[in-house]
Amino acid sequence: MAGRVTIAQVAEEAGVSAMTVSNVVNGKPGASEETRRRVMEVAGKLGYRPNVSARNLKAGRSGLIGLIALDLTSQYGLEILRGVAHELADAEQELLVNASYHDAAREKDRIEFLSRGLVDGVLLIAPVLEDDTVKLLRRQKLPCVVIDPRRLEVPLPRLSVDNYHGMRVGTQHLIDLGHTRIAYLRGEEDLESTSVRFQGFEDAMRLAGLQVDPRLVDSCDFSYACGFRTATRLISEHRPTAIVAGADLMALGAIDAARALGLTVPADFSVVGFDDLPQAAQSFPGLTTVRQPLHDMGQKAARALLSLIEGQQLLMEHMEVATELVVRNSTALPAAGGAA
Amino acid sequence: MAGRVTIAQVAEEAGVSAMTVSNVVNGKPGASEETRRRVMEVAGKLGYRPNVSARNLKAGRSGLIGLIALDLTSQYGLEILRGVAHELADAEQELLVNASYHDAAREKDRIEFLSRGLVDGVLLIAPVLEDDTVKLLRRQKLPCVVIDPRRLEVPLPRLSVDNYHGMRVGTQHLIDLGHTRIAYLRGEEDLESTSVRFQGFEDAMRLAGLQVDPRLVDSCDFSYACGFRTATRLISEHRPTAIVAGADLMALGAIDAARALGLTVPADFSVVGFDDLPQAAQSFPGLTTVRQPLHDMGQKAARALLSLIEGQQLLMEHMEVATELVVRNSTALPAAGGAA
DNA sequence: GACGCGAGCCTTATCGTTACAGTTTCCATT
DNA sequence: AATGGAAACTGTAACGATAAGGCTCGCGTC
Repeated sequence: MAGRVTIAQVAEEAGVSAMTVSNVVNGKPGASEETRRRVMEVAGKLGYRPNVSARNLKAGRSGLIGLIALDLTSQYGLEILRGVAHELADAEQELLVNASYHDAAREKDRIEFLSRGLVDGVLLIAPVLEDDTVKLLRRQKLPCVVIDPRRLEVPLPRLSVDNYHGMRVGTQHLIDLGHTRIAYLRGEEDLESTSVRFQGFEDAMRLAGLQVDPRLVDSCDFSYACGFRTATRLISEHRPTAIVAGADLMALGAIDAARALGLTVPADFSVVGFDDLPQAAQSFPGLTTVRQPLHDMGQKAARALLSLIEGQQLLMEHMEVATELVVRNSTALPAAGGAA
Repeated sequence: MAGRVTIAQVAEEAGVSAMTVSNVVNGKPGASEETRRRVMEVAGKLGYRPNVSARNLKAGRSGLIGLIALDLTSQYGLEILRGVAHELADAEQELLVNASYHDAAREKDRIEFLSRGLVDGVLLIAPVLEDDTVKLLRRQKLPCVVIDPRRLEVPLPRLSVDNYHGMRVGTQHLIDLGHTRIAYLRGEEDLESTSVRFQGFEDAMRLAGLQVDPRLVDSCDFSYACGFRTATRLISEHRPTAIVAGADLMALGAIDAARALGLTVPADFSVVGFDDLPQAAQSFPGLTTVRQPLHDMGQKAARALLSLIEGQQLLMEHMEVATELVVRNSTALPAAGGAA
């Protein structure tokens, strides 16, 4: 603790009671101009800052929000974090960052710790969330909002993107260009979004009268490396003319995989991603992708959490935000004779 | 505040004093096995969690570390953050994340706020740090470590990378390949590291008997976009055969700039970066770059901060970590006839 | 001149936890 | 049986800030 100066010291030095100092510092009525001036002067001279722990103890609030992400590596989580931070800045709430490192026990541990009055609420990004953990959350009555949840038995306030339509539109874009042999890269299997996105892909294909070839579908962990590896296999074994990936990093991996196999993107091979991470715009060629408004989502989730903390009811337990197709240069008409 | 259950309630329910509950919960001696069992049982049943604010108030410590970054967008800061988080996990300290958004006033504000006993220490990543702010820091006696500082009048405990040798080695790599017309992209001008890196570049050139052409040197704000723009100008106006950038993002921009001008990297044009961000390995071609061990730096800085908080003296006020050249595929022998 | 009133300030109690200094219990010694 | 002493447990007083209520003036009013 840095601020050694207490309210009592200021009070003594200024020749008033601690209560008066408190009132002055907090701008409450009940002090003359003269006293006000003197107290402020002394407070300034001594470098007094009210102690946050003491204040929180009294107020029963910490002014802190806990954010728990799966890890601290993903641009995805970082973009959301930015949105959250942006919203919190005006609310005078601070942000406590935590990672579960994909470990359910650690996640529960973190929530347990945070709920000791350390935070006023938690924001979970694509968490593991075992039933046990959810129970703990409810029991502690800790305000909480989940972004992009796993499949939950017990409902929690949650925010997700319109994965279904997003992926339908993304797929349709390839269909409109004339692609028929389209491969699909699923994300992590226990996320709700992974199956919903795939559903969007399937429906788009079906409604266009196209077959989904199960050999052209595979799963990945959202990483560039796995995207590269899996796309390499899919392309060399089954020759699709395009691929849709459930996440940008996998899509970027797929682009480089195609390129490493001697294909030119988009002339010989088209790629569609999902997320619109900053890298998507900065890759070469620019990645055509379904945009998740991550920053916006962070803001929305934070706002919802703040109102929960204020004790308000949420209008909707499940919030959904819209996606948007961003067409760049990784998609084009299929090559005349099929891939390579 | 979520945890409604207090130590007094547990004490009453278990038929002991609050003190005993405290001792049991904290694993201190002075309680029989029998009492221990009973207290733990009651605590579990009621869902008791010790209140952190109260504990901190007593202890005069918050268990929180504040991290202040320039913004929340950079992979650079994120990598350091990861290292910090990694180190802090074992130290039972939580991480409070803040951004100054490149604004000196806001930075000072944040530090002022954090030093109200909210945090036990702060970690500053490439901060603005006006003299005023430094004074505030010292006055509050707030333990603090700075990573990659601006030029400081008053010394603060700081950690930086061996920018000088890193850049000398990176430049030497191009010289060894046979390049002589090498352009240089400086980073943000008020960072200490920007001039030190440039010094490394200059010395490497001079010692190899090469001229540094001032028309081949320009500055940027570390971004991909500015790297792209500036490299486009430098290449088209002055035809260097290679470029060294003071940061990876600028280097990636330079690669794409060269490519957009019809050059093949590395056959026609070589690029060397500085940082070794994750993107460097995932770009195509892989970026040859000078690696800063960011994760490591985060850990080291956190460790130093922790010992400052423990009241220990630092062995060195200025810590420096080594860099390492990572050769990938963005560098090669210069094309026979010079660029394009 | 007595009374009421309100501005200005102070005292007390409290938030939940824990350090410190007891007090009680009970067993081992002599 | 008396004594010593450790182990087990409790009461009190903080940590620093603040809400609620109380006291003390000085002024206006009748």
